[in-house]
Parts: sequence; structure tokens; C-alpha cells
Amino acid sequence: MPAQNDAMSETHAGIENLTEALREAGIRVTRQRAALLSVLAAADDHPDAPELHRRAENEVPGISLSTVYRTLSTLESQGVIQRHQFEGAPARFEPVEAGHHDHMIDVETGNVLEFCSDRIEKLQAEIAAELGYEIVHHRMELYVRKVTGPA
Amino acid sequence: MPAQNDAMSETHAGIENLTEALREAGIRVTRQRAALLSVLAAADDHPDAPELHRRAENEVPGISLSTVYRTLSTLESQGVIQRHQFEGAPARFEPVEAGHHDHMIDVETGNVLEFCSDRIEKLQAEIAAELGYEIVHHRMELYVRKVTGPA
DNA sequence: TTGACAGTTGCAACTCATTCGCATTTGCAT
DNA sequence: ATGCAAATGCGAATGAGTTGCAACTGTCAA
Repeated sequence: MPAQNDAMSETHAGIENLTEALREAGIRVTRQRAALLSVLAAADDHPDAPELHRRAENEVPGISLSTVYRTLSTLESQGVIQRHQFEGAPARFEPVEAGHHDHMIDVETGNVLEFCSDRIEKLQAEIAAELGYEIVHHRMELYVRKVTGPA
Repeated sequence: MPAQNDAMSETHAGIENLTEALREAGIRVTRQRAALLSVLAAADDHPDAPELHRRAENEVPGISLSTVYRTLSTLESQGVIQRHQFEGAPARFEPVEAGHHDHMIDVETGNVLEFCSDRIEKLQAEIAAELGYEIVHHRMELYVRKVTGPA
């Protein structure tokens, strides 16, 4: 575990909590998992598996891609991270941390912005209820393009 | 072209129009494409490619799965059908016919219901606009479960 | 009708993202 | 320290969909 002993950044404080939580869930905290957790916590974009693998290799040089995939699945089922399957792209991941939100994908750049609308959520619930359903979860993605100022 | 000569069902009237439209778009109307068009027009569910292949085989026995995939892509880019990629499932298709709508997927049965909410669409546009974007297209899926009457 | 030829087809081989089997290694409770 | 189930790395396998290519076939002009 190179370069980092006592001084713990706020980023890592959250990880320490998670580490403990995972251990209690009977999930071993291996070097590769710790690496992925820190990489995920540090990410403010929405990286896909190969990208996370690349980033994790800095901390754990030989880490294999299958381990990355396996760990991502594990973390997802632990509710630690979320998997997003945007159109025509490999799955991308993000830590749950903040609450629920939806996504806006810039079709030009691939950038992902987050947003949340209580009003929409409420309408969704109403629509489902009207048909006798309750929402288990939902997915809303806006594929957008930057508006070029009025020519 | 077996079993069907003069009497044309209302289902096929729409297809005849399409046939002409495609021809004009420089797209040959082959037996396999005609078959897929009629199968799609007749479908009121949201079939995936292998299922469409199965159904099309009634009309064109030897049709290959690759042709089905290729044709679906062609029809999609012609705006004749829409492709939907729901969670953890192969793509499913539906004719465009009616206007835009969103989907509700019963997580228990896999059934797909359609719905549409102008209010939500409006809110989406507002949200995008606030951030300086315009919506190219969007995707909204509600994964739902039937509400069991109050126990 | 007949050609001609570009668009299509069927097949098999391929891609890409992700998963799996298995022998080896390793957290971690004791 | 020690045991052992859980996790890893490797490579092979999967599933959905795509693609190269030779043979075929709509379609349009003659």
C-alpha cells in the first residue's frame, strides 16, 4: 500500500467507513477492492470498467480486468456503487454517496451531467399508480446537445 | 409470396405505404424485408431479434438471423421502427406508427406497457434548457411491480 | 422482356463487453 | 500462527450483435 500512511484525506474517510461496512457484510477487503473503492471515490466522472481498471493499476499493478468486473458487481449488489447502461456504450459506474439522480448525456462529448426533479419523480409515481403499479426503480436519461447561442 | 393475393387486411395497407416509401429511399423491398415489416406491424408486444426471426420464418423459411439484425438496423435508421434497450435484456423493437411514448416494464413478467406524459416531457425540456442544452432524445423507463391490494 | 449491376442475403467467422472455471493465493477469525 | 472459505489471475467461454464475402436478386434502363 504505497504512499499514504497517517494523514487521511476526506476522500478516504468515507472509504474507511465502507471498508468496515463491507467487512461486516462478510466481504473481504482485499488490496484490489480497496484500490477500486478509492478510485471510485476519487472519480467525479462516470468511468467504465476498463477505465477503472487503468486507474486501479496505479495502486495495484497486476490487478486483472476480471477482478475489476467482479468487484464492481459485488459493490453494486452491496449498494455501494451504481451501474449505468447508457446508449451504445459499455456500462459506467459511480459511487452512490449522494442520493438518487438522473442523467443527461451530452451526445457530442459523452459527458454526463446529473440532475434530479422531484416533480418528475412524483409524476412518475402517479402514472404508475394509476395503472396499478408501484415503481421498483426507474431510469431517465436525456440525450442532449449544447444550445448554440441565437445565431 | 404464399397465401395472400388480392384481399389486403388493414394491417397490410400500412405496409404497402411503407414498401413504397422504402423503395423511394433506394431500399430494396426483398421478401425477407417484407416479411419483417408485416411481422412488426402485426406485433403488439415488443419482440426481440430472435423472436422476430422466429415469426418471420413462417413467411420466409430460410431467413437468416443476420438478415433480421441487418434489416432491423435499416428500418431503424429509416425511422420505421424503434429499438429499445431495456435493462439486462436484448434489444426489443416496435414499429413507430403511433407517436412518442415511454415504457413501463413489469419486473415480474417482463411485460411492457406504454405511457406518455406531456407534463414530464415539458419538465425535461425545462431542465435541459436551464443548463444550456436542448434534448436530442430521451429515454424514460419505469421498472414496476403490480401493487397487491392493501393486505 | 431482358440485361446489368448495385443492393441483399446466408453463412461463418469475428467483435466487444462481460462472465466463468479453476488452480493458486490470501484475508481474517481463531 | 493456522486453516479455510473467499478472492484472484489467467484464459477460455458466453451472448448479442456485426461483418467479409461469394452467390443471389430487386429494380431500373433499354
